Amino acid sequence: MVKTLRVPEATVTRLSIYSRYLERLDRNGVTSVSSGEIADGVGVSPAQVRKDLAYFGEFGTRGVGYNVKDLMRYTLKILGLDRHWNLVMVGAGNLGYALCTYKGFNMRGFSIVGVFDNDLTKIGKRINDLEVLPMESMPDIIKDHNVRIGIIATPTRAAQEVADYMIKCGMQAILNFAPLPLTLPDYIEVRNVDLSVKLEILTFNLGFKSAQNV
Amino acid sequence: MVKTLRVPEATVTRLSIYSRYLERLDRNGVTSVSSGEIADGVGVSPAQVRKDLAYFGEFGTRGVGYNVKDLMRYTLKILGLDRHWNLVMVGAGNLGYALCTYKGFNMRGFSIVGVFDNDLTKIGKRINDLEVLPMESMPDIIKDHNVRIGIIATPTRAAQEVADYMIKCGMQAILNFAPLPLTLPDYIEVRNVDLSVKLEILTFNLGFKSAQNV
DNA sequence: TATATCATGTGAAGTAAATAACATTAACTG
DNA sequence: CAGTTAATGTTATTTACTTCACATGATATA
Repeated sequence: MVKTLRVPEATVTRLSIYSRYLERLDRNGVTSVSSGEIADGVGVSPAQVRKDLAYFGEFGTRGVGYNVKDLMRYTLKILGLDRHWNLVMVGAGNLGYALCTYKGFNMRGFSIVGVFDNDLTKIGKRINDLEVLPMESMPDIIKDHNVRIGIIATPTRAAQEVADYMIKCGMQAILNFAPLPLTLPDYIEVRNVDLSVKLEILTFNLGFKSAQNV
Repeated sequence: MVKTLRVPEATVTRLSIYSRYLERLDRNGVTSVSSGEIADGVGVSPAQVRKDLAYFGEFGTRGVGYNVKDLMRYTLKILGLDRHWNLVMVGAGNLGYALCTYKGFNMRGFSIVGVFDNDLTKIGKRINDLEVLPMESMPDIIKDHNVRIGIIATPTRAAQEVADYMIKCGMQAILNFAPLPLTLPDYIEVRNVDLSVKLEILTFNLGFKSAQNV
């Protein structure tokens, strides 16, 4: 039976964390796990774990717990990770380079199949087995590799224009690393990864603690 | 009057966004702004903007709005960004390199003053004007530069050990880029930046839309 | 100086999320 | 095979967050 309740984004976020934790348990040969153990492992409450899973069905056995491999597969499937996802990226600077070589994406079934830049000094360079291409090549790559998600790793000033172009090329979702809120049509899925926001939460919190500083 | 109410983390996150938006307005020569304009600029509701600010005081003028430069300074001060913050980082791989050269940190008053690695092939290399140092050098750098915050940009398997070492060296807060929940004492402030979680929120959401795929 | 307009600040109302509590079912024990 | 323990799934409760609505104070206008 499919639950049609709206799922909180926080739940999806935690699901991603759970599934990675389950992969680790599985690699370590653990076959069974309880909501309490998952909770301890990722730093939430056991009730939260069960509640999150309850949005999608019943995956455990009362009195026993969860089968690690099964729950891992279920969570991956829920997240849409039971398949392979091809991505394109714009921005071949240091951040773009780091993201292209980031193992964490591959481990979750993501492949960056095209890297684009408008900087002539960057076009033609190689990142792993990819050549940095001019922006005009994007439509072909997208078509050839069935790409639906684009990553923006450009300087802030270019981000909006790049996003607009991506949408023109048919992208349905954008992961934006530029610290700028993008203005896009509602039907486009966008999430921002702002590298310094979390840092500023830390400085905010440290502000209430003993300064002991210069 | 100081409000002692607990401030939601979501509010702090938005404050960080507001303050960057205000900096942009200020650079563009805008001197006055309303909660509605801020709201439109960053994609939240006007009431939300006012509520967020209300946790910290009254910064506007009724009937008029906010002075851009003043509000910018207030928000920066609230976030603890009215001062300079020195950081250390462990992990001189591609991600570490990208973070070291990331302009967004400098623009907000952050400086990475030490980069460490235990990989002998990386130690001695230069990133900008910094030399990659062995882990043993961390305590001296921290003391010399009054560092309170550490960044972890290592492979997942090293992250916990690095975090423990940072705390031994006196760090009070950690920004962790490794996709692994760290187990640390309560008095340490930790935030994780997981590069693929947001990507998986996108795939989750795309899962409910027309597949049109292979 | 009265009047109209504007936009903040805030208490109240509404919504959403997290936690607690417990009934249910499975496994183990003697 | 009854009794005990364990851990899920789910309802109820509490807490937290957001939105609404409006009184308040400021500016502009005639």
